[in-house]
Amino acid sequence: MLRLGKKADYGLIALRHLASKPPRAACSAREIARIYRMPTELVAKILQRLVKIGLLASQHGTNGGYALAKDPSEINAFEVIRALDGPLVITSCVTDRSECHQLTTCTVREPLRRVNDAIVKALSDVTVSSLIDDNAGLVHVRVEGRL
Amino acid sequence: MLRLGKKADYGLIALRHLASKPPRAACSAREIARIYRMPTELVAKILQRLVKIGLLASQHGTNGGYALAKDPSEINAFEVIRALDGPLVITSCVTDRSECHQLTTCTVREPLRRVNDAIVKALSDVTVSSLIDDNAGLVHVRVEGRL
DNA sequence: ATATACACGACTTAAAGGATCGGATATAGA
DNA sequence: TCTATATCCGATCCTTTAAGTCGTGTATAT
Repeated sequence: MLRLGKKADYGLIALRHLASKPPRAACSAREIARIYRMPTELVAKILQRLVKIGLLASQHGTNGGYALAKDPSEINAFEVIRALDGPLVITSCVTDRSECHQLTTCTVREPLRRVNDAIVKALSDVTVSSLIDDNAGLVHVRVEGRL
Repeated sequence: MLRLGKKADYGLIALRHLASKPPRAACSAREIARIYRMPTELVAKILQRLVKIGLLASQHGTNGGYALAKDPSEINAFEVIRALDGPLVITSCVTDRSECHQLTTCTVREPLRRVNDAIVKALSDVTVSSLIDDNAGLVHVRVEGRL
């Protein structure tokens, strides 16, 4: 449980690949899919969604493909994950309104929400540029709050 | 995505309930399930597993039920979640060995593994006693590391 | 014109999680 | 001792979700 979906996985790999290339060279979905042995059609779909968010720019036709639309340091893992795998919620009750029938306030939810926030913060500090070179940045993630 | 399963949800709620009662009073699975409107049989199964881990003690027969086997401050959310929802892994490749066909080391995995560790740490700091009174402890979770 | 590549939606399939059922054992009390 | 109450354990069903596929249309460079 609490695992990342493959879409987010593929998306991050693709972004890292694009970021590792020269300036803003374009890659086709097929090319990326072939390199990392991912299902072509699925990668295409993922990249299309990343275009919608504004992270990628697309180019039709021969020699076309996808390229980064922003600086790699401006793209963090959280927005990618949220876009591809849906909202980041740790408790099920947050989405399902039918849940939590309790009359009293669910005291379990609030502390976990803080953990959730911490996770979001940690993921937000992971940039695509930090994915290129693992030793790139010495990032300090400091999460504080009542738990 | 990245959400907690209902089992862990139910388990934490049940533990909190037991911790909020007098010393170590016993509650039947049915009673807890009825109070919080959870499926009875599922709650029973969850509590049984918590007994196996040593977090709860069970008592057969009339007036029997489940009671905490340890101090609420000694039980953290991480061990509960891991026991009920499975291992806490953020990337799919960690479990699936068939994944990551890449020849080169997957540079995406390592940074995410650090995030994963941070999550584990944060969850480990959430104790059942902190669930009882939300204002109980002013816990500072400080996660540092290269990302 | 044609080959290439993105764009979009619908569909199918596979896996996981949630929930249910049946039967067995143990205990307290009438 | 008999009965009601509970934990225990395994097997199974059902719903949901994720993963992957397919088909069609549109744009562009050569």
